[in-house]
Amino acid sequence: MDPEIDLLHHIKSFEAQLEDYLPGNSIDCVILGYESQQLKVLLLKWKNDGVWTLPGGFIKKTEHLDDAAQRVLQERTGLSSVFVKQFYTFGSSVRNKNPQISKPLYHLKKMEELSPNFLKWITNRFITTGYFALVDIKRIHPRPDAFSEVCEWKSLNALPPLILDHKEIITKALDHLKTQLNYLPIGISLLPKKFTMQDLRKLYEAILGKPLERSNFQRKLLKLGILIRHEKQMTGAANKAPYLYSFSEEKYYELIKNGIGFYS
Amino acid sequence: MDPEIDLLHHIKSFEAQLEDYLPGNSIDCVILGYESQQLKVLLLKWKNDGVWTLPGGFIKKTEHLDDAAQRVLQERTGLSSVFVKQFYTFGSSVRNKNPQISKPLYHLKKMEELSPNFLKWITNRFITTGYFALVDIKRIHPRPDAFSEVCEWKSLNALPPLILDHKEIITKALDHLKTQLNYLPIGISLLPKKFTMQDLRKLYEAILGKPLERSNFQRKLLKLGILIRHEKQMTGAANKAPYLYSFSEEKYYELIKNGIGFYS
DNA sequence: TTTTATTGTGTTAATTTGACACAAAAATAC
DNA sequence: GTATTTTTGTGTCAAATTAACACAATAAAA
Repeated sequence: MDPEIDLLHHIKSFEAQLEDYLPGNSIDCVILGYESQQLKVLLLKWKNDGVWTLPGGFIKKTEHLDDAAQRVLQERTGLSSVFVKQFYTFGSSVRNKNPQISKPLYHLKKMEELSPNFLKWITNRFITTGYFALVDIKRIHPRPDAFSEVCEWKSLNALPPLILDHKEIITKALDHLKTQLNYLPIGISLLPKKFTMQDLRKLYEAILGKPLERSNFQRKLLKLGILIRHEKQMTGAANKAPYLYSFSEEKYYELIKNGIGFYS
Repeated sequence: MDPEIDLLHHIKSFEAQLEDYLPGNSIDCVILGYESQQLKVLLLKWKNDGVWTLPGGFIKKTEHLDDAAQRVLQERTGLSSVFVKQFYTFGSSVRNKNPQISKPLYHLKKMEELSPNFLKWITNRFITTGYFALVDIKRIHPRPDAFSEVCEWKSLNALPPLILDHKEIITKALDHLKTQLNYLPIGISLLPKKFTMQDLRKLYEAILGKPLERSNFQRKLLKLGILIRHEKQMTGAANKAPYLYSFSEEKYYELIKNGIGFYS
């Protein structure tokens, strides 16, 4: 099908349901994953525009804010039981006036005569609540939504231009991640079930943005008593094979409840 | 003036301005102070009802969410330059359905025939964003708003019954206070300009909910290099007089930027 | 003058941290 | 098969931090 027609179809369909949604609130999800020793965020690219956005959505009148976030997450990643947490609400009265919106809206303006209600609705002031999710990148099959043509992981070190204040939203999510480090299920959410000590250390190094001494890190983590040691992993590399570890889930969650006395 | 008439007058006046406000968002302020070795929160008591609420308000269509919070704070306390921070957004779709609202609304229902728009507006679903403020209780002269007859400090250990989910909002604010302890200007905001080491320690004990060893606490704080020692305070008690201290503001803010490696 | 309560600082053992050492292991090169 | 390379798991040890208790100094009351 002609993608232009398809997009219009989706807009018309959404327009018909506008009554079901709160008119001034939205949610945006900062979905974080970890791959190739880098933190990554899941982004969407708008059709016809090349501008990137965070996966987001609107809130049904009978829906809890948290459920709207879960719904968006489920739609974009197919995952339903992952770690999601609200981190901040962005309440500037001129969020929608940011010059960066002009580009995608130029495109939407073509729809004006065909879908004036939608245009009016979407250009209103929105107060958006940010949620962040931590996911195992390997378990995800990202799917674009009706308004976007691409949905993929982008390294946090090389973000493309983002719509509106979405750059700020990501920055705030990362601040939150850092200050809440000791209270979040970082490792258990971002890594696959089994991993090496090096994987875990590199993850913390990526979040903290600084190197951690290998042998001391290992000792410290083992002492926390949340790791289960498994068979060795024969990597094929010319060196001693590392053990594989997994987390003891109960002990992990017990520990972060009161905060891991960890690095900062 | 008859308080009943007065209340009605205020409602009518607000009703005339409904167009200026966002219809689905509000803010609530958890204003915390410290007195008699106890953490306290500033609450309002609704006229004619005896039900307590957090100071809160609505958001003008051209107003930043943060500014709405500052406005409410200013109106209730007269203070304009205090520490305020957003901490969470409460997005349940049934917040307004909580049975505890019935009581004050029973009262408002008497206004139904006189102010149907106001009643309809206020009983809608609201997504409310919580802000917390840390203030020096001595500098405050609490003032009730038009809908309330009392505005006073209540000890967190003995809260009266609260409307809607306001108890939950306070609990969440305190959680936030605890986990963000190392990044917040606790002492400088909650204590008067000059204070004794015991004052400071008791404050931290109140927040952490556990005793801290006196001499070690003293040493640790002096070592941080953020305290300025002043003359001794002759308390009149039969014991050695303690020094008074104040904070070096620049050093204090510099320190919390990266987090005080403190207690938890 | 003695007593009482609290303060400021001292002491010391236990624990944690940071930096580096080194043998063991897995694969490759010869 | 043997030597080489690289990374792992654990060892060591000095420095820093923490936790617990000691004690003299001091302000006011008895």
